[in-house]
Amino acid sequence: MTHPWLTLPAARVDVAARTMLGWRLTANGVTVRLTEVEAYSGLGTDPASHAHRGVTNRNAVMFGPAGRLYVYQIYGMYRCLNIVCGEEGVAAAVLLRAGEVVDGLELARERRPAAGRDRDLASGPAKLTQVLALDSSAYGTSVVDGTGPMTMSPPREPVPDELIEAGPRVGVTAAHDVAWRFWLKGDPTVSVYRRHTPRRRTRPA
DNA sequence: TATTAGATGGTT
DNA sequence: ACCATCTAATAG
Repeated sequence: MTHPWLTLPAARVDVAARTMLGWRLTANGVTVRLTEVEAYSGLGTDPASHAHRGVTNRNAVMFGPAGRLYVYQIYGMYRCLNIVCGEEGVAAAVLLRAGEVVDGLELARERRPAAGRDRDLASGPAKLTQVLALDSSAYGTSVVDGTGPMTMSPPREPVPDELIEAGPRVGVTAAHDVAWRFWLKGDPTVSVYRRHTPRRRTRPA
């Protein structure tokens, strides 16, 4: 099996997420080694999932077969990437949170002029998407059959369990106690954890 | 280094 | 009104 996480059931989406660490994402001339991911359950028990309230136009692809891209827009100007996981009909997915640029460095620097250091080229989900030059046109495309703009290839050696750390998911208001964020221990490209801070009213009453 | 506000637009 | 965010500016 070229993509072992592809056949894991939705109930094991956390395992799927861990398994993806160390994999290489390639799109538009840049390759990124995945260092941080988050799992989202499609079983209806995860209030943080975009699919928690059922099928909508935005999340429809999550209910389809595994191995496709769920791209969503956030805060008006950014996009984030997820790999759909689990059996068809269940909306599990893995958010690709951060990585290390391992090929196409010059291109990556051009695409992220705000990054002061190379380690920050893809140290966050929207930065990762920007470095790979993907947008909503990648919505629903496959990462496993070679027909889409992004492909994934496994690490030469599997990442040992002792190099993986787990903690609460970033930015989500609901179920912040669930430790479904996984990252490579000590890797400098992992995004800095920030607890979700409720936005203050724009104007006091 | 740590904290904060503003940008900006689809979704519910 | 709410966001699975990022950056620049500020304070210490």
